[in-house]
Amino acid sequence: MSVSRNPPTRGRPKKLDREHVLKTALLCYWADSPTDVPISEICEKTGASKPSLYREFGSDDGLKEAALDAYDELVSQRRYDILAGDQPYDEALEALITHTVQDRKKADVPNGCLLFAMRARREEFGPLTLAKIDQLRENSLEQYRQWIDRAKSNAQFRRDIPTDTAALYFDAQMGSAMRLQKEGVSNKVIGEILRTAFSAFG
Amino acid sequence: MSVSRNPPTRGRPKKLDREHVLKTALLCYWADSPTDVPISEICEKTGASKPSLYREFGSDDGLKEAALDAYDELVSQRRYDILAGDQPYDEALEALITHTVQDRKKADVPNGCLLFAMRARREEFGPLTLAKIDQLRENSLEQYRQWIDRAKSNAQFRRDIPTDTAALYFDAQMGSAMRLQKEGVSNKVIGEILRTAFSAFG
DNA sequence: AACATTACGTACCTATAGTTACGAAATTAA
DNA sequence: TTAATTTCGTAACTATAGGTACGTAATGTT
Repeated sequence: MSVSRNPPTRGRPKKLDREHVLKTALLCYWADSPTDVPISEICEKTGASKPSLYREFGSDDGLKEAALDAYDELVSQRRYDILAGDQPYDEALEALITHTVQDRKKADVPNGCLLFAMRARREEFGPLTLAKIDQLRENSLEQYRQWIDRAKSNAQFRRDIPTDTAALYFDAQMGSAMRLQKEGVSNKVIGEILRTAFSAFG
Repeated sequence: MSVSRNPPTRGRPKKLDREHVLKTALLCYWADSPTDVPISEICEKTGASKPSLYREFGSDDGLKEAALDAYDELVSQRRYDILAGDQPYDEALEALITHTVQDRKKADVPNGCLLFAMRARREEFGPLTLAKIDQLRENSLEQYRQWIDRAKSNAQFRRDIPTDTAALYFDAQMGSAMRLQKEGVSNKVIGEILRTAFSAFG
């Protein structure tokens, strides 16, 4: 169960599996609520001791930061592929919606979005997590902006709408969709809502 | 400072000013975050003792429930007037947007919306507050539904969109607007976003 | 074999926040 | 004046959760 490491160093070999802890933490935060999962719960679920987690992540804040980062790596690649790809705007939009309202049970991941859930609770996090939240949020806005600008230059998107505003709009709609999903609204209805929202650009 | 009450009863006169406590609590929850304001803070700001608050509201949960109820009474009347009034759909929509993005500093109230903030933190409340959140949310959806249905019957709203979905859409857009406002986005941009979102129905 | 090094985990510490026990105070009724 | 009633508020209690001191275990190096 010890973690792979080369070259093997001296001292007692490390038992804590960082990736396993991160994945467990991220799933707890995601499925439940990021501010309602005590470190002790992560410890129980992974079999790690509290001091081990503190050695690895420094603090609760550090663990949340690392977990959010791991979440992003796990989840945002698909969105990036869609937004950075070279398919036409309409197709990308449809792919985005389809991806957003995909059945989470089939993919075996929780409903909602950890990043949006954390943004809604900004005040409750430490500086590291806060910085990570802001960074990922900015990444996401920037991806929308570049996508929109490319669509504009291909005459596939209305030029009378400022890119910044449109990016905020996309972000806000996706946030609403994730919240509705978490509240239990069906993906079918969420899809209709998203299509309605983006029809405003058509 | 004692509270008005007739007829005067026996026993030590009540000192605790329920309305003052509720207004203070509601403003703290609203301006800050509803889950980050300890009872002790409400006590300090109002000069009441903790046992007094517990006698009056039973528990933290009870206080939050009462504060949310007071918030709704304070805030939702205007929206109700707009939605239940008899002006045409377009005018009502415009009034709704204007009201939503009004300058909060002028009205001397915090940014954002307490009900949406609480909905985003559902898991963190007790049963009383939870029930109140759900009730007010349902009230709000019902107001949208009736408004939309009237607009439909007056041929001012597309009949091909289910009323339930449209109501969810209104609610979601207003939620986004309140969150953006809380995040510091200008009311001007928020107004543009709302107008864009609702242009989908035009 | 003895030492240096690194990681482990039990058992604590501390702060916070919700909650309450209980005796004192302020009023009306008898 | 005394009793009955109602509320007051100090000073606790309790549970939770973040965080750590410290002795032990497991490895490589000499």
